[in-house]
Amino acid sequence: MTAMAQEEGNAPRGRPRSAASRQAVLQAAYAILIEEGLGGFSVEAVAARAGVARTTIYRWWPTKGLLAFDSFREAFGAQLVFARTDAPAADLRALVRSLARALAGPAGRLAASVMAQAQSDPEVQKLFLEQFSLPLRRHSAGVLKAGIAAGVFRSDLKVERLLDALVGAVYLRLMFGLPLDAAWADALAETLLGGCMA
Amino acid sequence: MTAMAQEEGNAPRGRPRSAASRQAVLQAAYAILIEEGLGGFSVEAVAARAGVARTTIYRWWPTKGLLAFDSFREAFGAQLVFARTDAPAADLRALVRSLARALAGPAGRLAASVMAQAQSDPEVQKLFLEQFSLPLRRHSAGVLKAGIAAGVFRSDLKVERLLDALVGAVYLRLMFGLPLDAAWADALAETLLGGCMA
Amino acid sequence: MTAMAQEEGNAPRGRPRSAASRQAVLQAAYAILIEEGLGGFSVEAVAARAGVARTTIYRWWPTKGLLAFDSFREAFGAQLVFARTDAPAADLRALVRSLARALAGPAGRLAASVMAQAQSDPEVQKLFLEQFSLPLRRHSAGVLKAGIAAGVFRSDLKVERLLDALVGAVYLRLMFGLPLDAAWADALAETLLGGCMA
Amino acid sequence: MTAMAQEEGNAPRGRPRSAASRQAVLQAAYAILIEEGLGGFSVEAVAARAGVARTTIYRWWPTKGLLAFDSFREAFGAQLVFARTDAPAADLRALVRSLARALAGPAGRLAASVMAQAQSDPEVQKLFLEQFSLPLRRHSAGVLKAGIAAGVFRSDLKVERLLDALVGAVYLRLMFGLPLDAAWADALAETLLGGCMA
DNA sequence: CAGTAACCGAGACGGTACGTCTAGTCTTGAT
DNA sequence: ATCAAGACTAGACGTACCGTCTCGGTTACTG
Repeated sequence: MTAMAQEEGNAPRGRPRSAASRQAVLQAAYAILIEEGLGGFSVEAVAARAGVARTTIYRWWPTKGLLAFDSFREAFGAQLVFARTDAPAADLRALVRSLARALAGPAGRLAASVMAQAQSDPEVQKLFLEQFSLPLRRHSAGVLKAGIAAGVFRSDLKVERLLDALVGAVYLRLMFGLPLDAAWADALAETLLGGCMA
Repeated sequence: MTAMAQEEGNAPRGRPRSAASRQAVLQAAYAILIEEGLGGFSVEAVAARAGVARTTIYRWWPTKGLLAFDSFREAFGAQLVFARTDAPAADLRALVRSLARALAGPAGRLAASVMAQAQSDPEVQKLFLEQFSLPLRRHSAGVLKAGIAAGVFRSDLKVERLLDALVGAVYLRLMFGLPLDAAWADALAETLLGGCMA
Repeated sequence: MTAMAQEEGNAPRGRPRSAASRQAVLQAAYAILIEEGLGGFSVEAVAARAGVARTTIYRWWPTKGLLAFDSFREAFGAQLVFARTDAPAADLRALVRSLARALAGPAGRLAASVMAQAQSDPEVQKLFLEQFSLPLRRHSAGVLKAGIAAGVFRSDLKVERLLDALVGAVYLRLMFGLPLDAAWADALAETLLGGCMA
Repeated sequence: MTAMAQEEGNAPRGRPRSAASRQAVLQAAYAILIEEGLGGFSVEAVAARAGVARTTIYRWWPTKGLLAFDSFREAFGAQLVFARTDAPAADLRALVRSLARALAGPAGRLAASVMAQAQSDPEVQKLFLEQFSLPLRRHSAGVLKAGIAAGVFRSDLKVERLLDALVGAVYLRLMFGLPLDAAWADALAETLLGGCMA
């Protein structure tokens, strides 16, 4: 490890970054976004809640948006684990349910906040897309393509467009503050599955 | 005439509201949101650009979000006119295209800005939903239900879920800054139509 | 009266000035200055308390200072009536007592307010001096000169300087918020009288 | 040194206060009060003239009145140095002259402004009284008492009342915008001295 | 083991925008 | 002509945050 670091030429000099501070900041950001929403989310408030100097935040997170995104990533982590069985239709249903369930909780508020921030910060937009949305889509696309390969889904299915519809529906409700329950998720899955079958 | 005014109990007293100021404010808000985005959208900036006193804005628009929404409504107006022929599938395709085309232009940036504001202002969220989103959905639902009645779409089609998917897909791309061109709209429509036919 | 007015060429046309409004404004100004002090004294507050339109105040009183002065004059009126007996020393004592007693009450707060306004409005300064201070001094000077003529006060007494001292002492305590009781007034009179006697 | 600091418990943390800013603010306040008077004296104007952020002013001076007073104190400083010889009458004359000369200049306008502010801010009233007026009076009282002890002034002289008259006369002319020249000061001193001699 | 590099806390600084308050002016309809 | 009502321009108020800066102190690795 050390060798690798040295190979990269970044022998870590000086006092190392405080892991405690980092955690405190991310958790404070999380708590504020959940409890007070975007309105109460300021560097000042996060610093105060984390018991950390404001400068420490500015040293590591150049903008509020990136702090929010980091907090979201930390909290959301890899909550989404999609099984891939040999029943593609069921897999798709499980996928929609899983996404809806995850975003129905506090992570949903975080995601919505990050999306809002993204509207005034292209960097956040790009990060959220590349580091969160795309990986999820890649995995989901895999499920769909497997279904096509297995002959369960029709061969001319436009995978990307179906995912636009599927993911978009979830986000739409998220951002309008409408409930994301399992019944809704199942109904959505069923409706979309209709056009997928071979 | 006087009788009517008295019936309504609103004998208009005092200096009447300036229509010129109202227009100037809404246009300035529009211009700033388009040219500079949410970041540059402040009451201060709108007032300066409109050549209007800041207090005049506060008198009529209690929050920035409502100003943005009003500006969006004023600018977007009734751009969406959906024909309803006796070819439901074509109608649906036209509907998706129309929505995509409308939101591909400057109105899209406005809509995204309002959605962002809605994340920190439930009033905006409610207004946008009720005054913009729902009316559109009601009309679209009509198209779909006509198709069901005509026997073109399957009778157990979940209209609301299909609209979630359709509208959600558009918004998703809008908020990620991805292009909303006609090709994409057609592909989406085709994909979703697959599950609709009887 | 009307004949005279016509002789002066100002036949009063249009709606005559409302005496009720004038009184209401002056009393409201008085009440606010007494109850809330200079800080709460705004045209807005006076209008609200008087139940009068703001424009009505601006029509008749060009500045806040003049309104305050008018209110002071109305309320203070001719409270000071100095007897002039054949005992000049006693007259002087009575004069000091009378001035102190008058300014110890609410009129004192008004006077102090007007003095404060005068520091940012020369017109008020001039009015207060000419319409309130000088008449009082003229009368007081009469008392003193009578004393000199009677041979009670020394003939080279500088009347104006003595009045500077006498009136100044009262105002000083007024503006520092120190009490203006009879004992103080008597002590002052006695101290100053010492240098007056022949 | 460190020990002393710890004893005082004031280990100075954070960026130290900028002496340059402090000076710039006080001088700007001074200049504005002299050149434009109370009317032009706003935190905004002071900040602009000082080339300092408005927030920096609010950080250190809670109200306009205290800023004015601080500016007065800084500018007026210890201009008044009263000699105390063995000729009490001459000392008193010098004292009156000195006070009049000092307040005839720009410091007089500052003092009048502070007095005006004091009418709507008891804190300013108290500060001005305790930190400026009383010290001056204590010194003046010393001169008078020395005169009494030396048998030059009459033993029953009411020192405090004489000072009321003396200082009051000066302030009265100051606040009415009347000139405070040496001739006037001498005449006042002579008039008041009459009642002091043994 | 001293030096030094990067961290952390505290807090002042120049700014921007907020939302409110007040000053004056202007424009109505009504008296 | 005056009044009540109320919209308008203008600008200061005091507050909240922003992002930068300058301190004193605190860890680490390094010569």
